[in-house]
Amino acid sequence: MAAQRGQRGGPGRKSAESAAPVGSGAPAASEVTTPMPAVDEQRARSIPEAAVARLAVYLRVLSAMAEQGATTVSSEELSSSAGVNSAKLRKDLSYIGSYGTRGVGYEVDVLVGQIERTLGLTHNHQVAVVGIGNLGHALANYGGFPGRGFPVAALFDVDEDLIGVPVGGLAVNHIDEIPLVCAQRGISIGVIATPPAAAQAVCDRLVAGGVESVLNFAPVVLQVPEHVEVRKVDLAVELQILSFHVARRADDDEETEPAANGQAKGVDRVVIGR
Amino acid sequence: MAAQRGQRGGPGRKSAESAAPVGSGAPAASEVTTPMPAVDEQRARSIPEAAVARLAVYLRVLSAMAEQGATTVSSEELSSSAGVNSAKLRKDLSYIGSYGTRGVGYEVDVLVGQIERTLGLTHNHQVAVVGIGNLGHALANYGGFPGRGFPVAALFDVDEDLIGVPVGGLAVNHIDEIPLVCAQRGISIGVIATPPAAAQAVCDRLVAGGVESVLNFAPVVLQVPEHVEVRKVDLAVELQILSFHVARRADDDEETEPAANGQAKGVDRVVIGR
DNA sequence: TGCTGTGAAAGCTTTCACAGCT
DNA sequence: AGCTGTGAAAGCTTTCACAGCA
Repeated sequence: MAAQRGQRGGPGRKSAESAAPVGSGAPAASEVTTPMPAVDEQRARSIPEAAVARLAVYLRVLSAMAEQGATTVSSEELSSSAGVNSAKLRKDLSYIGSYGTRGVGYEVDVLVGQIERTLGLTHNHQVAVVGIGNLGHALANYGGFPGRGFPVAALFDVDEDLIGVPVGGLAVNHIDEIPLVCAQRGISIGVIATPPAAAQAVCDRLVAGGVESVLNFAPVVLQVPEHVEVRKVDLAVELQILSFHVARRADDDEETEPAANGQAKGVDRVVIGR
Repeated sequence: MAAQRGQRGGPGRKSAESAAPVGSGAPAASEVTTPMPAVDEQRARSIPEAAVARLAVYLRVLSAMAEQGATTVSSEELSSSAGVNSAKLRKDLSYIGSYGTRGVGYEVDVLVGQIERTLGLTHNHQVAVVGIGNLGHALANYGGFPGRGFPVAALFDVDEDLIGVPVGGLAVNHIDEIPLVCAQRGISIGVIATPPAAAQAVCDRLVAGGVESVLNFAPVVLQVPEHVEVRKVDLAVELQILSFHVARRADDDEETEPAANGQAKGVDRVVIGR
């Protein structure tokens, strides 16, 4: 086997390869903690992963609306601005509670507040960026990250020439200091923007420093302990998915004969162009 | 405003908000006006969206293995390196055909070839990057994009000082030239790395230039014609999802301490002892 | 014997469509 | 009248588990 690493993850390791999908913190094998069917108090816990991602989008749209002076929105307005349909939006919002007024709509700031609370944005999460190349720079200068609440509190790189250099107003530290610095500054989210070969080692150090959430830009499947959450953004994968759609479209086009047949639906016209 | 733009989907427009994270579901994309495509006309083209994203990952892992001299892999090996379970991997591969040998495994290069074919990587897709800031630079220098097959063939920006300047060996053009240049160079994928305010206008120009696939890094919901595919990567959203998990974890941990939780939202916080 | 390929079951998500407030 | 909140249906995905071939 060649694989990326000791692939067998070893004890207590899981591999993370969630594109967007995030595996699910749910312990697949070991039942670890969660044997509790518990009371209906687990409302917040049961928000579908997919809905969480959309809540973040709604929040952005709502913030923009609030900035423009809007005080209320209907599910129809908000959903179309967010690019989803209204039923989905209402369902998503229902997961965090009932904050709308029937016949009227939602109050913008109430919604903003509730979504922020749900996403845990009420207390800041210190972010560390590792790998200060072009991408790292971009991330470090992202202005505290839009949607605020994510101050970049530490930067790391291997390059000696970068150590101590301020980037976006923060000095770069050497990656060997990751565990120490992360612990000291209470970093809760680590962003990996290093070359793939260095990613796993960096990740291990982040974990050693107490980081439990990682956003990985390196094209590698990271192996992490069970309790660490990893999300990844992979450029090549995104492009390949687009490529797939381009190819599919091309196929469809040539497959659909010039038959101007239009819509003859209602009939079992299995066109299958030879 | 409320919305980002003509929000009403208008004529032939749809809004796109797919997560990069494909993940989760991935396609939160299309909605609104689905021109009800002939439901029955598909063939092998019906590979689940989620599987497509994973195929790209398998491809990366397989390439690495091939580079190390491996000639065959079992579903177990490949799946663990890719961070998924073997059943899922086999199911995913089954969508593209039966290229394995029972009792043995898969031949690495056969699989590589088939996945590349499926993803449409056999013929190059010219890529244009718009917005040459830190992120744009990072993208332009991504070395033809890992997983090759995606040559960056055009760069655009508004900044007059950048026009003509070579970045990663390619001169920057003004965004007004997007339609022309894209058409001339046969760009099939456009990457938007501009500030949010400029994204929609840039997207419109890309579409005018014949681009049918867009990868959007700007935190905006783009409105595009029905035939255009959009995928988005949103830093803030990713961080917020991680934040949600951090918060959830924290809640679980205390699970007993009342912790003066602000709004209890109409639910009796039953403190489950356990 | 060992490992792939796959129906079928189980789990999620999305969509429908309508009861219930304002 | 208008719009939210939600069971229930419909659609996807993932997981199971095993027949089938090398």
